[in-house]
Amino acid sequence: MNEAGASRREATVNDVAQLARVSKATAARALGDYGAVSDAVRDRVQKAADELGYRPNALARTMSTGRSNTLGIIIGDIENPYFAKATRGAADVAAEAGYDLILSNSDEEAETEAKAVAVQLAKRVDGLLIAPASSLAPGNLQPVLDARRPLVLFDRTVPGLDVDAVVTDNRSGARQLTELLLRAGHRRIAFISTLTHPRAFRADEILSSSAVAERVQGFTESLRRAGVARPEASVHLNARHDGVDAVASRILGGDDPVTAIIASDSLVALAAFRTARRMGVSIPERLSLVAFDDADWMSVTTPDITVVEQPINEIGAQATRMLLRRIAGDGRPPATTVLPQQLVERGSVATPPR
Amino acid sequence: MNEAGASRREATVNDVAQLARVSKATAARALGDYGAVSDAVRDRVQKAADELGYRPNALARTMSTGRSNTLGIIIGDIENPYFAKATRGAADVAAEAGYDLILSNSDEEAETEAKAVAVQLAKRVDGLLIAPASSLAPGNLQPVLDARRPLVLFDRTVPGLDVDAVVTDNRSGARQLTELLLRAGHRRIAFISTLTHPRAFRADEILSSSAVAERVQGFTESLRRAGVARPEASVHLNARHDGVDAVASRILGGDDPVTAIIASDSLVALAAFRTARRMGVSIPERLSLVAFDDADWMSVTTPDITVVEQPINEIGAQATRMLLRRIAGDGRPPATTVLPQQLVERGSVATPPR
DNA sequence: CTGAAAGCGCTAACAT
DNA sequence: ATGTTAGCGCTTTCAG
Repeated sequence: MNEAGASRREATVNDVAQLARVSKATAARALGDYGAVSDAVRDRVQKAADELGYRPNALARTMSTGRSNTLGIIIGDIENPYFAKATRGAADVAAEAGYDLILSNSDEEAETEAKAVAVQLAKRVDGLLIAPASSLAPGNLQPVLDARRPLVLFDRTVPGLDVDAVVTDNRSGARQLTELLLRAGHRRIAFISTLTHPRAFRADEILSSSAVAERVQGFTESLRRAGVARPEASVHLNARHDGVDAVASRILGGDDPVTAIIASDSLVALAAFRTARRMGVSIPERLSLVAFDDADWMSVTTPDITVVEQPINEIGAQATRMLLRRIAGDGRPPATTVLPQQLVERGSVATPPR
Repeated sequence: MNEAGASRREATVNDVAQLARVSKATAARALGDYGAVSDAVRDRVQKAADELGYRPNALARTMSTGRSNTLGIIIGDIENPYFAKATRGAADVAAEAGYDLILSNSDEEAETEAKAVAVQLAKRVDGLLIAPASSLAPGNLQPVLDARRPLVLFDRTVPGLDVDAVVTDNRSGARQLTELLLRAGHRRIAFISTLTHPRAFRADEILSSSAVAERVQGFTESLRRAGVARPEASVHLNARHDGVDAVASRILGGDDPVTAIIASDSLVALAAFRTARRMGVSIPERLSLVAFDDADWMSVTTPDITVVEQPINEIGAQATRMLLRRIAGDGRPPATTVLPQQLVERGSVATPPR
């Protein structure tokens, strides 16, 4: 490991070959651990490589083999604990298999996502893991298919796009949450999501996130079955743009406040919790609050928060395993894996105020 | 954008050139937007590219230019909100400048980190952002220097390694926290960190994280100045291995329990908070709890938690800006940027129980 | 403004 | 087991 002096240029296979007095091919075989090389030569080459401080050029290798050993992952925002967990699950499986991850944040914007897709394809990732910014815009993902690169979606599906996906049973989760509230006696229940939507939600409208769409379906279904009129009016979207605080204050204030809130993710739950506290609306006495996703902090608040949890790490891990299988040539028809959501009852639900 | 039929192979500059009836060089100039090309030809090439569904091969470009437009980032764990925020800050600055990020988790293990470094160098990243797993092992980072790739450290420095770094004033933060507790009347204060350490902490011992080391210094200094004997006995390391819960229960139980805890990060704070609650130790009446880093949830607990906050996004952003400058050829001597830590007083500190 | 040709560092046939 | 020779897709001289 001598790092021969101040050589300006990185040592190449050729340099090593010359020092070891073998051909470039032989040196490459020894270094890359493929083909057949005699032990004597292997040692000699290794020694030369150490002396020169040889570091392989993975790009050159990719150029000739066509495989980059790199996966792309495009998510909404790495600061969102959901994506952080899924990304970690993916990174672990990838690393285990000798792959790296190129990370891009889409900010849930179709345009940003499209750019990220283009860049990742240009970098010749072997496959792509995407939580699609919109379930309605297969166009964004089409380049991946055109490039014939394996693609696995997670968290959301894109109906009409025939690719693998790993999601959880959002409809069931929504039902579990809604029915729990219904059983406790609630009728005025609000569902809050940050999903961008051009107007107030109307019945049976198509949403740009399949995950939120299913949650809304489970929610409205359960309400309807319980005889609640116009359940769609209880669906509050656009909270990213409008501000979760603003939305929450609005529905908690006024003359006919809701008695329960279902937060579509842990970030919404946090904001709602904060707003309720700020307004002096006590949980669970005056407001029952439940959420999707079990964030760490939800077990230390007063009260702690009832949720449906999903195996987020596993979502990323399974999606990656699937992707790796596709890269390896698995030609089975695309499939959607649906993981369960499970209710975790804690202290944030009570009978509504008279 | 015709994506000509079922062509097995991705279209190359050559294909585009032929279709446009120009030379490869000209097509490349038009596509890559460099050199000089007549408008007529440019259009013709663009049209041909669209027709063939041409997607540039960034690797080939890197092979000839030597620049990959990719940065590597190696952190402890993307699930840790601290690293998630710093990574986001880095990703935004990088994206703005047309760079991508290859992400690796070191799990704070030197060996994992060393592998990640090797892989990233092999992928010819243009520069590296690293939160070093150990401030004591410059060897892990030496290959980066040998390869003459710009390197910027963040969160921790590596004394003796002459490179740029972006950190915060941990010593000051520690003092602020400690003195706040001292002023409130506490004398039995514990500092808890998950930092791996081979044995119980002894005075003036060298720690493997410069960040934790500075916090410990600020902490013990303040204690000593206040006349507290053997402040080093109040430093509890290794909590990752031993379990924060176990450490916390131990120091909160027994016949001489501590009256205050300083958590070295938000994860430790969460575990300590949970443990205190489980043991029925009320905050702040029987235990004052303060922490480094202002996590979102810290403002919704009861009580909310007093912390010193650091501009985490900005740490990542500044480190990346610095790295980009180095890549651009800035030759000034390496510098360490120190960002401030600021006290945010909330409700988790009170006078100790008599 | 355009073209021809060399070369980035590696791997993959094909010989020997 | 080892060497020779072509590429991989792009950029970059150097000519014209």
